[in-house]
Amino acid sequence: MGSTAQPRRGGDTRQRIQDVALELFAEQGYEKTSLREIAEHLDVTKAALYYHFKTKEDIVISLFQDLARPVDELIAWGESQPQTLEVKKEVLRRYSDSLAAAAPLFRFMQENQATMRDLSVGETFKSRMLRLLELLQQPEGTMSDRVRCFTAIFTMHAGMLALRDVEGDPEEKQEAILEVATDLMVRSQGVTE
Amino acid sequence: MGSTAQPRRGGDTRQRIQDVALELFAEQGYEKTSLREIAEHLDVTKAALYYHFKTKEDIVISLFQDLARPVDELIAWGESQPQTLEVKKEVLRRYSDSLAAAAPLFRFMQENQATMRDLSVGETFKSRMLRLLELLQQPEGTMSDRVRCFTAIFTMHAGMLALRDVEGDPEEKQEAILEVATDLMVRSQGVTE
Amino acid sequence: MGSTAQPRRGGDTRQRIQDVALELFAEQGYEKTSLREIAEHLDVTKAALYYHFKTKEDIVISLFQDLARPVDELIAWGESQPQTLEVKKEVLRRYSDSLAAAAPLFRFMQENQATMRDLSVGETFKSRMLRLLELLQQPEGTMSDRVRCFTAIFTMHAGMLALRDVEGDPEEKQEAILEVATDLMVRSQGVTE
Amino acid sequence: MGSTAQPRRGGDTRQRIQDVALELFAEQGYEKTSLREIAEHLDVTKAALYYHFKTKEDIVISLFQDLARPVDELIAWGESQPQTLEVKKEVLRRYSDSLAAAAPLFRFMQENQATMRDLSVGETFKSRMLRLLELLQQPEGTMSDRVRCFTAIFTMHAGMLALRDVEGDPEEKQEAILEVATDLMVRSQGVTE
DNA sequence: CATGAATGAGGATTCATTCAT
DNA sequence: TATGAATGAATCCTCATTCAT
Repeated sequence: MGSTAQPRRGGDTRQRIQDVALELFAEQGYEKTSLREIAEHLDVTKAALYYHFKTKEDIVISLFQDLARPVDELIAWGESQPQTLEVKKEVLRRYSDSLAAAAPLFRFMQENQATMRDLSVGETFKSRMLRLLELLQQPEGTMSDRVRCFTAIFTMHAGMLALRDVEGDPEEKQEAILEVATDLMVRSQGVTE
Repeated sequence: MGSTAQPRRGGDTRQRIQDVALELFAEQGYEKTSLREIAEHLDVTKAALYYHFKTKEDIVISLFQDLARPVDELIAWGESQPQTLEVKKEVLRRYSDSLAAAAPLFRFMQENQATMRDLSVGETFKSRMLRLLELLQQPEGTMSDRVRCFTAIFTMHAGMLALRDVEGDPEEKQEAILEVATDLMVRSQGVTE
Repeated sequence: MGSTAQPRRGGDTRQRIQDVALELFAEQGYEKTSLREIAEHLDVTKAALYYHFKTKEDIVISLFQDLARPVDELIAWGESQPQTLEVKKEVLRRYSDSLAAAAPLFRFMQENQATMRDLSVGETFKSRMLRLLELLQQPEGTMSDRVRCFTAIFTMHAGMLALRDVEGDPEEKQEAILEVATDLMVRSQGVTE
Repeated sequence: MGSTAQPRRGGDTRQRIQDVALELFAEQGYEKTSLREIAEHLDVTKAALYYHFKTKEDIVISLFQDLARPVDELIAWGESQPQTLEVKKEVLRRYSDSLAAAAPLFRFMQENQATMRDLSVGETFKSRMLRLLELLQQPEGTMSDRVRCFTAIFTMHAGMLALRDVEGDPEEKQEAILEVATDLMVRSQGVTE
């Protein structure tokens, strides 16, 4: 179903597999997407997929490697900065952008957590979240503060998918989400001035 | 957990299927839990499951029917009340309780959204969420207000599972979550008053 | 392809699977015999095989369990007897019978040793051989004696298959083999007498 | 085993394929050794193997051609000699050496007989064995004599592998085996002399 | 109320092989 | 000499489901 019937020559097959896989994984879930299906969408044989990826899980892993880098860099940056409010705001701002850029992947993650859990890459992801949290939290915060902080991050994740089928302009939504998240984070920093 | 090891004779098989199924679905996900597995946990044959439920999906549906009722009642109650702040707070309070009571089911839902989506019961659930949102929202709120409101609900869902592997006393956590959620909702009601 | 087209009713399927499997394994080797092939020979689905055996290897294991028992009993008997020459001769005699009774299985083993090696049941089998050897050997025999003894056993194994496509009446062959084996064993018992 | 780690440039690839293939075939069996595996061990692509050998079976055939020659020469020599006892002993002695020299190949054959059977080269091998037997046998021997003779040869084959995981110095073992084999053969020559 | 036996469809994965470059 | 990319056929195995008993 490409524009022409002949196999596109060029070294792009690996990339195309990733694209289609992400699309289908996000749409139908990991388990319900078979390699046959992916192959058919690409007009290739299942075996061709195995030339490029050792296993189905490997495809997911590769997806994460490509798209988690921005977050890793963000965390690294955050950890190298002083823990000021301004830095924390910037972290959220950048995180918002990362999420927007990798929207389908994050949607996939959010909607397939049960699967993620035993997908090896899951642990990796969870630990990233924890480091992000650390970046934002006050060490001696109350439980509510911690919840606020964690909600700040989670709001963005949830926003990615739950607001999809709500009204409004995407950019506006993203901004609103960031605003709420920032607000939550700020309020979690304790009564201090 | 019968007093002796022998299979309980009596009409509780259906219930036991639901219990085990919920446990396994929540733990491993819907697709990765096979009827064989459920049957084995119960020391019954797969065929026995089919005596009690027409299909695998039917088990999930029955789970929802039992556990969604409280939420339905909550929504009905909310819709019958005036839209005061106090009522809205009460809605959140009760919703928090419902979630706590049905924790495994909600965890299951949260972690298997991709699956839920084509499980017929999915739509049902989304619409419930929307009615709940409606209950809390100001009609003419800004986008940020809407996000806040929606985050209030989502915080509770997320808290269910994400705080599981964080520190602290469960009850304290639940309260903190409710507090943050209420706060978010209150702040979404506009500058008024 | 049974005499009639309808599925034979009766609890014999498991047995029939074993029969056909053994036949095909012996004829073509383990790896080259697919479950599809076995199923086709039985006019059943592959899935039916999995109802009766958890895995392909399980079929082999079951084959061994049924047929190794005589050998186990023989070893047990031998170990309970005094180590006289007469007993040792009897051991060989009985072993010869066991082999004749389980000829196809032993042929299978002999011809698929590479496969046996990682078939879990292989170890089991090797250890049986060693105990059998122990039964026949003089503790302080020379190396040649040990080789003779071991050859006595091996002759029988080899005879099973190698003499198949050589001339002569089966019974006569079996007897000749037993004679040679016994002779070898006797000569291995040291200069004594 | 090149002095450095870099791939040996030079025309020895074909040889290296044979070496690695034989090693893996002997270790794991023919069917369980994939061309991918062989290629990986050599740090080459599968396609490279196909430059040197038309097919997987071709590799085995080439292995046999290289290593069966000594046996062929031995047989030819034997057939050109008078059928004296001394010649027969010499045949066994030389055969023992051939086996020792080509141990892995013979181990491979012994352990993969089922596979050999439809590997085209199988027949060839069996016929060699028969000619060898002819060389040693008395035409009018009894069945026991024939068995003895055949056991003489088989002892050596079996010794190759079965004594591997028994005790003792390899050379000593080989000698013991040859001694027993010779003894068997001698005893098969009839009461005469 | 439940089992024993089976099915059909489909899953991921692996293999020997090919061919243009 | 070799590789990169791909294929087609087959593999073992699992699943939800059915039905006579």
